Amino acid sequence: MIERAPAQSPRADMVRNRHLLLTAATEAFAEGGVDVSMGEIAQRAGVAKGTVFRHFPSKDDLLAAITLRLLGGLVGTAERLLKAEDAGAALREFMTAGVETLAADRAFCEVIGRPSLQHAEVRDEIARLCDTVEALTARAREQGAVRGDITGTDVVLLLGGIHQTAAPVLDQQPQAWRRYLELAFDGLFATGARALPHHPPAGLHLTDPRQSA
Amino acid sequence: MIERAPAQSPRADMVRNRHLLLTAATEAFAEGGVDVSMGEIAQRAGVAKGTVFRHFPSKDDLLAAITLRLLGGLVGTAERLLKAEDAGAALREFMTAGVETLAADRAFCEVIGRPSLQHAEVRDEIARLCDTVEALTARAREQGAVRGDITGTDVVLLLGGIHQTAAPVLDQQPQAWRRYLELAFDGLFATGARALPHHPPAGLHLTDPRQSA
DNA sequence: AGCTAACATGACCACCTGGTCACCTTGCTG
DNA sequence: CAGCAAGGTGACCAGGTGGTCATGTTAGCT
Repeated sequence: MIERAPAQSPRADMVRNRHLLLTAATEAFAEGGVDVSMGEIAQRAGVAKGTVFRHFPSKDDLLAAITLRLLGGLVGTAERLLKAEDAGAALREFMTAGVETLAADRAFCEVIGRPSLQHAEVRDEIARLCDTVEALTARAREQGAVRGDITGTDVVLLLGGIHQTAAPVLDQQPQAWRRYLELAFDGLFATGARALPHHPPAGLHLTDPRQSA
Repeated sequence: MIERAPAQSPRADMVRNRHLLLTAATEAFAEGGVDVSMGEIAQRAGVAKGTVFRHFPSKDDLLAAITLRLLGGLVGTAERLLKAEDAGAALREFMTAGVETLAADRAFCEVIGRPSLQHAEVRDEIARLCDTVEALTARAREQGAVRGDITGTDVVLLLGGIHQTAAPVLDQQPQAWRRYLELAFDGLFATGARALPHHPPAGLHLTDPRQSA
């Protein structure tokens, strides 16, 4: 007699609150970074503090839920672009989407940039992203569109770096990151350049992209 | 009868403590970032908390004092390199020193990257740095060593971006930033590349580097 | 040596944070 | 419509922060 637990009774009230909560938290974290307090998020969502902790046992869990959604979006984009004909253009498009995502969300930058802030699930999803991007990069490499010594992890890391370059002037010029993205492209697509020094990073915390090449 | 206030009596004890404090704080902030507490700094310096606040009325003041020293060092480096013959090599050297400084100090990155954290004096010193680097860049430009559409502010901003690129793997590969610095060089020195999109940032918060070109 | 002003001290304060819990409210089912 | 469990609530807690201040100490002058 296996208990049929699943579709019992997801109270309407509850799913509404969960949605309200995720929306408010996403917005709040995007604007204010990870230091936004749980109290403020509850307020923004129009619920009590206790309700926040009922849905997400800790602040880290809430942050992870939101980060995972964003990471998932990027992985999706990368997978879709894997089917494009022009791998170089596909890589360009992916990087544009990636930096744009970072530029729009302060908390995302902070979580991605600091391994110490990351849930296990987030780390796994980052690894997935690295793998997918490695495939994307490998294709561009084979087509001769990118220099040979660039790995997928390089590309993922560059996303954060490009955004950070423009971050100090984000308020005054929200699109400045496009300038530095283009500059990075000029370095990235310089197929004639001499090899980069120092081995490429062996993956972001978990996997080695060179294995999946 | 003007009171001869100045060289009255800087108690030996006091200058010793101030030195201890600055040393401890520099180290602590470098390792732990701006979130290191004043209490821990006092402990590290071997003085009481009150003493910290006697020397530096607020945490911001302490942070500013340290940041100013680092910024001053970079300005000095830039000024020195202004006299070099090969302006392109000089620019390379400056950027290497700059990224190295950032990689060695977490708090410095955080203060420089977030205008909201900055004391007025820090902002002024950043402006000075931008001006000096603009001169350095202009020379490289004239010598045809750098592409024409790069400004001094671009270069200063890139410092943060290059460091950030490697930051997530800083623990595992402390020298990884050199890889991305080289990549940036390849973009920066691509004199044949088409013009970058979006006007260059109009200076870091205060001055417009295009005026001093 | 003795005096005093400058300095050091650490207990203390208000404030804010993530997180808990006993209690109340409410959507759902029978 | 009644009853109950799942869910919502907000007062509450412990811990940690920047910052203060009455008190004790001491360096340096006479």
